[in-house]
Amino acid sequence: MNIGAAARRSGVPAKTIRYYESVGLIAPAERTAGGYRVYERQDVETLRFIHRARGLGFSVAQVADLLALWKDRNRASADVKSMALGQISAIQRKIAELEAMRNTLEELAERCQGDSRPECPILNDLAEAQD
Amino acid sequence: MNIGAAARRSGVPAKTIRYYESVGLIAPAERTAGGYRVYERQDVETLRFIHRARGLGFSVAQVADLLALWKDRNRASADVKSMALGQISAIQRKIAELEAMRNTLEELAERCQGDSRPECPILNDLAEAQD
DNA sequence: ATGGACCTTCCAGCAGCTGGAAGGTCAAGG
DNA sequence: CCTTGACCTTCCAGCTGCTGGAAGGTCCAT
Repeated sequence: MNIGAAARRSGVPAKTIRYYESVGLIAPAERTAGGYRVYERQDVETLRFIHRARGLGFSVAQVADLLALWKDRNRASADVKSMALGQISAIQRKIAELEAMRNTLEELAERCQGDSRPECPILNDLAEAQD
Repeated sequence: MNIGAAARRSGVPAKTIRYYESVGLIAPAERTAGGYRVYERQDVETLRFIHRARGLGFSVAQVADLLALWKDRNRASADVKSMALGQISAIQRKIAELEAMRNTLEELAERCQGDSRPECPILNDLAEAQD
């Protein structure tokens, strides 16, 4: 299977597959006589795994760790679980940060008339607020 | 006032101030005979404004727009409000995305024993889930 | 005069791709 | 047999928003 087919089947764009190879996340693919990369069903599985893990917000480096655990038949599930829990709290922190931003913006927006006049508490507050 | 003092007073690191100048977010500063950048109280205000706006998640390009509105005495507050509302929905979308990730991870983590045995639904699901 | 704190420019790198140029390969159709 | 077009290759550049570091200049106090 060519890289394009692997891309379609895994959901990972061809360019991204090459990128993952270049940074060592996946092993270099075999090549045909003409230099085309060749992928097996197994490789598509791996790419799908990567795709899912990235979609859950794991960094490429973390995905590398997850892949290693995945391929280690003797791993302890505790290792995997602790990565998941760590990721949950990282996400939670980001959510809290975004919620704080949103709340501030909502307060500002509420106090702004939003008409054709220039008076605008949003800009005033941005200018004057003490951090 | 030197760049270091402006940095301390505005909360924006000196390197970042130079960066903002280089990308045109702020006007090039005046220079002393020796080539040092000089800042006035007014510039610190602007930097503080930028700092706040960045902290609310606006991109540098959006901050440029906000600065233009801020400096335009005839702006319509509606323009500012619509930027704020747009930013609120962008943030809301990101929050929703992160919450979806977190929920998925929580489900996965709950089903994983997290002991020394290798059985782990997290990895199984990452491998097999249909997108 | 010297030391140290400050400043200057420039280049490189972080994450994680993504776009594009220039060119090679391959299978099908005429 | 040759051409066409889809596909592939590598390499370089750019996106966002800084940040680190090197090499060197300035300023002020002692």
